[in-house]
Amino acid sequence: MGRVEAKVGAMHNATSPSNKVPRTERGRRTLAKLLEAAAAEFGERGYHEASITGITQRAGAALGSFYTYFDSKEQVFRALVSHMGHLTRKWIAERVESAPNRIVAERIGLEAFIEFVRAHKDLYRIVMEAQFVAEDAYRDYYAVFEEAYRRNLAVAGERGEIRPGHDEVRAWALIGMNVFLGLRYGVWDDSLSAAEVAAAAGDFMAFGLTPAPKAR
Amino acid sequence: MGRVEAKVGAMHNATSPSNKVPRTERGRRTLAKLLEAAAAEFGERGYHEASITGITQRAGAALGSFYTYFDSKEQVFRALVSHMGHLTRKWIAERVESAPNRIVAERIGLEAFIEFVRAHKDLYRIVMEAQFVAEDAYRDYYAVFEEAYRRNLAVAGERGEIRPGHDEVRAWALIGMNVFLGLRYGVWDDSLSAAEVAAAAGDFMAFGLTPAPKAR
Amino acid sequence: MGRVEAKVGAMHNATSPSNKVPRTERGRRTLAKLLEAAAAEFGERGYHEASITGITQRAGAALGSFYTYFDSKEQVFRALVSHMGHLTRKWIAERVESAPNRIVAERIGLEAFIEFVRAHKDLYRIVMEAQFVAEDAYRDYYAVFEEAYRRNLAVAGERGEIRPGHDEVRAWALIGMNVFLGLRYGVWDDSLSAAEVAAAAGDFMAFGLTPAPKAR
Amino acid sequence: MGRVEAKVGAMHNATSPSNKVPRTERGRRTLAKLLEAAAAEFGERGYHEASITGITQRAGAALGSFYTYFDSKEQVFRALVSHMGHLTRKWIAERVESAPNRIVAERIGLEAFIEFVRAHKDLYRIVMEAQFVAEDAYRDYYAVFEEAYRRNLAVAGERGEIRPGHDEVRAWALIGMNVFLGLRYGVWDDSLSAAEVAAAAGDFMAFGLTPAPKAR
DNA sequence: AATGAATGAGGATTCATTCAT
DNA sequence: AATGAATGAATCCTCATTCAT
Repeated sequence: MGRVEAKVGAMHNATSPSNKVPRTERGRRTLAKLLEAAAAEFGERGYHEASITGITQRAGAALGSFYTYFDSKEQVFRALVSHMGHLTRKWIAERVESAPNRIVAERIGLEAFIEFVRAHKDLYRIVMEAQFVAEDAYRDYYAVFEEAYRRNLAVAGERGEIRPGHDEVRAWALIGMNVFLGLRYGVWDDSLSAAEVAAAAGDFMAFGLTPAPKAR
Repeated sequence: MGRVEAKVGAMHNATSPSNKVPRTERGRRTLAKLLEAAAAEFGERGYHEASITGITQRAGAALGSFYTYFDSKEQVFRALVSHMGHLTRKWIAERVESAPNRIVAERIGLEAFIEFVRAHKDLYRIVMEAQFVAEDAYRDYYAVFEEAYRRNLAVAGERGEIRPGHDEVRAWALIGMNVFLGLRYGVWDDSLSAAEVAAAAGDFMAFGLTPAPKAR
Repeated sequence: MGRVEAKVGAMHNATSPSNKVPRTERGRRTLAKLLEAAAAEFGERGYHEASITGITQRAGAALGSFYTYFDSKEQVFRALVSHMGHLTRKWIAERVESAPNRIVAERIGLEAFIEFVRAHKDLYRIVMEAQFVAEDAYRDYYAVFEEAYRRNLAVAGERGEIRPGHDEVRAWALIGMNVFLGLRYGVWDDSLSAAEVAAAAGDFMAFGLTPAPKAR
Repeated sequence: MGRVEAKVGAMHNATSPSNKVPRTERGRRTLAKLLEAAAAEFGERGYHEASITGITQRAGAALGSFYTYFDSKEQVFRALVSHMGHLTRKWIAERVESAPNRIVAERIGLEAFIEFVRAHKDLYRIVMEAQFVAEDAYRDYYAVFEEAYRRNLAVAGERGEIRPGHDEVRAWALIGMNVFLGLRYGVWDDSLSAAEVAAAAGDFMAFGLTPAPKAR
């Protein structure tokens, strides 16, 4: 958790999705607290149950201070979604970069993703709920992933690392697998370790359902 | 559309998700109209934007009549989610039953699923939103699918139709693929035909990413 | 006061400026109470100080009941402005109809207007404030008066009862006189009787400022 | 426009309606900008729509600076109303002073007033709205006019320039005419020239509605 | 069964004003 | 003097649910 919090706190640096940029040190601290609090409130209670009061109380700020930095409830939510995209990709990229090839990378990526989701169950909820709160933000979120997957598959294809195929469809197939395995084994249930899930799914991603040719 | 509507209208027979069972013919008609209207309202506007007033107006009934048949807004929503599960499985089952083996069945099932989603975009939204409105109903929805997938995989495994593996994980991987391909190519965009998507994904499901061994 | 209240209560019959028409007797009573209360609240506190809570409390109704009959705060206000136009004209018309000619009619009309304003100080405020709350309603209000004045002047001119002149300008001159004498001697101060004011202003309206030719 | 702006800028000299008197040149400039901005903001948006933020942004000053010079939103507004009284009277007085007699003076005064209103539509709004924001300021505003009118009428009466009559009532009648003709032909619509309106209304002010005795 | 009026908790947002820097 | 962050009271409006008819 600590890691993400630190990142959320630093959010205004890179992405600056918040409305108003604070000019003083005090302002910077308030904004950070507010962002942190919003993430927690939305994550725990969901968009519609979440309240601005809840956010400012968590942040230890006055109600009005929220509107010093954000235009509306929806705007923070969108900012958070966008931020989660960066966090997720960063987390995964750091863990995948050493993979020798795409097939291994997919297994490691899935493992990393499940770990990420597990570490930030609440925050991850924000992304998923975006489909019903800020659909365009949700599409954007996955559009970036699609892009990355397609590029990775294309490169791997050129290298002969993977079987030729329809990269866009495969990209979405992989995304869907990741998301649902993340939901099932990351959010809902910890019974299997991320590595176990990734190993099992990795076999499927690598070889599909077709039985191995019988050894002679 | 007509097909689903007919099904929704007949919903109280099989599943009886409504609170009160109407005793008169007039009551039966009102309930049917209400169910139909609720599906449309939730599907088009989403749970939170939907209103009981909107439902009763669509149904041409009085506001109070809603509560003659349902306990609450959430209850109809849950009923609808459950109903969608039946519809979806029925639709797919009818199309898959003739498949010669599991691998083909998966491809056909995906194609059928995308077609289903495309034919009922609005209604399908209800299922997805359930994750944030009635999480247990959402879990139940997928638990049934998981069960079916596991059974199918187990049977196919015993028959040697498919490669051995972790059926639960594979079930969720397949579900995730279906859901996201359905979202991407069913709800968001029609650029590819269901058959095209199913063919592309079918190859992936069958053989995974590993390149075919070089022909000698 | 009683008179106007009765009229406000009966408002929905003639003008029906309220949003929703009640279908039951109870509804009719609630609407009437609400209208009455809104008139009092706006009249006493002014548009911006007035609150929906204040209105419903005066009416002995629940907050939400306001929105059963009106779309918004502004809408009731507009309805009230429009209603005041009808009331004012009716009041004056009843008193002026017996006047033998236009010049006398103007004097009697002014007297009646001052009496009207005096009897309904609070309500009259609503009309004046409309200039800043619902300017179009305010313009409409006076457009009707202008129309009436012009017609009256035109008819009187044809009959040779009055001096020829620019009827539109004279209409607005007369309106302005009425309004400010009504404000000064009706709303602000009762030191002069309506008849006294009307007599003094009547002489001015009849003869202007030019001294009478010296009797020889 | 330039003229009034200059006057507003110089406002603190004569009337000193602001709370704090600036001691430095920089302060004087800030105050002037703030006054200018407040006039524009109130004039364009009306008292309730106007915001302190709007004023300071127009002035290019910080929010807090407003309170360096004014006690409250209402206070600036009152200052502006009072200032408008001076401006209006000055404008008219300059144009009327050469009139040969009261009857001509009234016509010229009306023409000047309409021109004034036309030149400063926005600012004039401030005066009118004062009735609902600072009623006493509004009364004071017209009390000064009443005083001037009564004095003028009294003097003219002694000189035999005008018909004897009730000067207070006639004063308010004249004020009302001016205000409404100013609103109708100055603020709302420019279709007639100020001179045309003044000519038409001048005839009415001079001779009233009574037809001229038939020439023998 | 059906109707539709009544209820009131709930929540986002605005903005004048204060105050620390 | 100037700045701008912080404050929180105030209020409009929505809507699921209840209930009398």
